[in-house]
Amino acid sequence: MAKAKLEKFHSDELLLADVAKAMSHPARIKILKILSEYNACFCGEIVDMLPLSQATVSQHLKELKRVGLINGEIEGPKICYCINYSLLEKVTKQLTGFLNNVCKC
Amino acid sequence: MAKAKLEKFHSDELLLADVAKAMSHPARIKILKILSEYNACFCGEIVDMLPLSQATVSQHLKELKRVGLINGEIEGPKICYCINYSLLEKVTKQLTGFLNNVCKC
DNA sequence: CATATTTATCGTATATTTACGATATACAAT
DNA sequence: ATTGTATATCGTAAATATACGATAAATATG
Repeated sequence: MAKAKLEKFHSDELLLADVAKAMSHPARIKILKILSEYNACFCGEIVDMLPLSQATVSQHLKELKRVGLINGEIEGPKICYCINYSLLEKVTKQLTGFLNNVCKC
Repeated sequence: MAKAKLEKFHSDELLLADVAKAMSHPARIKILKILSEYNACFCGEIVDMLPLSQATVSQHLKELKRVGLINGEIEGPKICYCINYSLLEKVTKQLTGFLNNVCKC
């Protein structure tokens, strides 16, 4: 969206939307699922588990990294990825907040 | 994404990604926030609370309706929107599932 | 019926996303 | 140094998303 209009929204709305955007592709959901299951994976392992090219998977990893949903640690020539649970928890709590409002009524 | 590749992902991955896509814009997050706070709102009220044109807000409402995050009920010439909490809860639970895997380790 | 109000849709310009082959970069091993 | 392995980036084509003015459709009111 246009930069000018971004100022019209609160930072927590922008953050939640941005994290949602990073999660808005089935390949990226699957990456999170894989990392959640195996705790940590090398990039190559993730590539092997997805029906997409190495270049495309690398792009998806970059998008997840961009918002901070995952972190990559260099181990020799490989890179080991894992979930940043504190951000995922923060986002989950915000969504739960939307739900909690129900009970107040 | 290409239709052919969609078959390569599980239905719950596709659903979660699709709901995330619907939440991937600050205007749509704000709409959910508004509906969560006021419980229900007429379309016109939502338009007044957003820094976007009526046509654009209508498009955003359509996207939220598409995935089933909100429902609209016709009341005379107006339409009253509210959150579909069962879907929001389902999605929140899936995210919490990603978090729960942490504790098992 | 005519008019006003409310919301959706159309048309369209611009920007962003997605995908992949090709290539670059970085490290390890021989 | 050369070679192999692992990952990121570049270039680019095709598809989607976003925004808004104009217009349509549906209902209410005088």
